[in-house]
Amino acid sequence: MSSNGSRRREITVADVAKAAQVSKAQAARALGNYGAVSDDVRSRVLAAAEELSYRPNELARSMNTGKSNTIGVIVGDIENPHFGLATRGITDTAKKSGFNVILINTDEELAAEIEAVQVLLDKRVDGLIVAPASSVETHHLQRVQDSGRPLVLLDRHAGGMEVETMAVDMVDISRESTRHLLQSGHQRIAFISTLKTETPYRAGMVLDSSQIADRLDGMQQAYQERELVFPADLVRLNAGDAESIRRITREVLLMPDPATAIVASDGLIALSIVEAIQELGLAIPADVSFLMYDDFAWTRLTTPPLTVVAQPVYNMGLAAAKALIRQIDGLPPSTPAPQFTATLVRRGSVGTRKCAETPAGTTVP
Amino acid sequence: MSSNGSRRREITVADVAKAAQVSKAQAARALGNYGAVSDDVRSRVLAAAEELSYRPNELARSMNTGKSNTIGVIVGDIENPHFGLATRGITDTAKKSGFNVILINTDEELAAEIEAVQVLLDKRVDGLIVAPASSVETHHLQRVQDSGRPLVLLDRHAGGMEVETMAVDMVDISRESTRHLLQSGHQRIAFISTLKTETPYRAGMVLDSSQIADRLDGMQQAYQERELVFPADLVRLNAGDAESIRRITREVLLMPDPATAIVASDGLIALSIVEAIQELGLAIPADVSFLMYDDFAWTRLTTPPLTVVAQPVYNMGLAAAKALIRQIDGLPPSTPAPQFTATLVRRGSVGTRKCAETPAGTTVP
DNA sequence: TTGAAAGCGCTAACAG
DNA sequence: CTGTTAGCGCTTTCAA
Repeated sequence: MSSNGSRRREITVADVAKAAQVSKAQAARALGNYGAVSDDVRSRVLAAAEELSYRPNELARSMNTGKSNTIGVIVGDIENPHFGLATRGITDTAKKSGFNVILINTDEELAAEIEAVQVLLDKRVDGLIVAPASSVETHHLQRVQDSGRPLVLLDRHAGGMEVETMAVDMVDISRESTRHLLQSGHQRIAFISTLKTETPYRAGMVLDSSQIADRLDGMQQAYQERELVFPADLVRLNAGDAESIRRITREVLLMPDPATAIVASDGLIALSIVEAIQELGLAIPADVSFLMYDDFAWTRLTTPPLTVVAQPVYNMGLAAAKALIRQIDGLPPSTPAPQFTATLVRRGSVGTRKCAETPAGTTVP
Repeated sequence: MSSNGSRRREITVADVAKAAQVSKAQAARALGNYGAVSDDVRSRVLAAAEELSYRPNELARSMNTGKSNTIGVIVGDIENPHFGLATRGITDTAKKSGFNVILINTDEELAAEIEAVQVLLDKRVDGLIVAPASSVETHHLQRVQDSGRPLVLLDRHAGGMEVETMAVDMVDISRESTRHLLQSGHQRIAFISTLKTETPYRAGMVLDSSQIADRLDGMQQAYQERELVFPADLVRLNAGDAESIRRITREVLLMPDPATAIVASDGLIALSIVEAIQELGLAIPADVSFLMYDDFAWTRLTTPPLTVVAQPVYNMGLAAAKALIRQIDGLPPSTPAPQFTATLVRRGSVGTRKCAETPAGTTVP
């Protein structure tokens, strides 16, 4: 509509200043909403800006202020609703405080995470929320802290770092759910996870993921309480794609002393496990019991509905963003530190095993 | 480790230049990998940079070059795996080409989308991928095009705009799946969607979403083919939260001439619908048939597995990013334009209705 | 190849 | 309140 027909060059404060017949500084003040500006000048500047459809260059703004109003989020896999929900919690909170979110996916690849941190730092984000792929290799996270840039961890702890972390206590909930399984007569409990490791699992091995390590700890504690030996041979890591997950499921179910219950480490992996169980013609929970982490809505729709460990993922995302923004604003961490507890939701997929003390070597009916 | 103990100020090219004993310009050239630099200078600069652990300020870089290596993505709801997957396709492609992604959630709110576009433009992203909340109100998208910034639409068309759009032909697939339902003896087919409208649905009404409009068109065509009257009373929009979805489901199932089949507009809404059906004590497909859009993995795990319309969401995300990057690079759109077709995956949730010509007024068994 | 100097668009410091 | 003058950290002329 306006008479301006020229192409290319963007409108700057200088243009607006000229049109409003004030100095660049005054125009900038009116536009940027800072400093002292008379009503007269302000209205003339705003009118000129409107007329020219001026838009501030946030990059230039950020350069001077040192604030980009952007927070970086690094997760393992957006496709996983677990992170999808957490991300929603983060973006909701961020938006409310005027922050934008730059999202980077790492595929749980440490190298990708290290690069992501670097990129985000280079882009001068105001803070970082990371769901660390490794709880052991934390140099890059340490560097974030050293640089003075705010950092909050999500979902997983990082060994030896003093950093706000929004995560549930996995040891507790894992102990509780293992107890549940044990009480139901299961001793051969398989744990399947996509966690990548150099070598197959053996008892006492150091794991990259605090999540998984804690869950295994919890399981072992539950076994110890009953003075039972923890079946380390049923801990299966490196369950990569759908096919490998199915293969592993078949393995633990068809071995000489097979698993009578399976715990799925996350909701994505759970899908393939359940499918594999169905393919074997086994019934849940009559033939195999099943328990999974994350309470996705669909777990209520299967027959039987699945017993799950519900985690307050959205709230963790929310809290992570809140904590980060507090840090950015130079505020101390809110006290008491927010606590997140997972809960065991008992639905129909864990069945009672009559012959609890079944001797080794029997097969699934 | 290094001797540098001072705080605060970040290392800049100037610092590196001084340390390497070259001019700022030469240091910048070596660091930025442009212009002409002798091997000697380059190595000295790189060494100095390493020593000082210099990191470029991408903000400053972007200011000069006018390129931020960032693309903006605007979607309705990340929490919905539909967009989760699409986003994955986008980020995967973006990363491969050295782009980062700024993600904004709109909650399918037009106002939020308009603001998001503005914010992203102000941040000087190199391009935008938008899943437009409205196919009618497209001023803000038009403005993106006017500004000369590359734009690609995802999932939904925008009325009257000439812009690359990665979406499936909803009319076709909807016609096909409605035929399937009709052939199975269903005439009372309900369509439930979260699409917000001012007034309840009436035939011929203009809808904000091309997706939904196209689906209804397809349904109507299928009815016309058989010279049947399309049951507009069973089109239910504005299905907001879980409770309202359940209420609507009960309504169409308990009304005098009830629906014998339900089509769920997306995977999120489907969960509540199926739950509501189960709560009513009705069986799928014996009492009600069910069909949903999006082929999520869990739809294979329900009893019976659900009949769905599968959409190549990941690939659409991939293609959207690819197309956008081509535009950014000043290349013409790739020809032929990528086509995406949805497919009807017939599983067990659509059953045959014996008495196809049931007179109105009968109730569900 | 090199270096000095002039910006990018904006905010900040400092006189009036 | 207002305008002038410096920068922010980098890229880009333009001569040398």
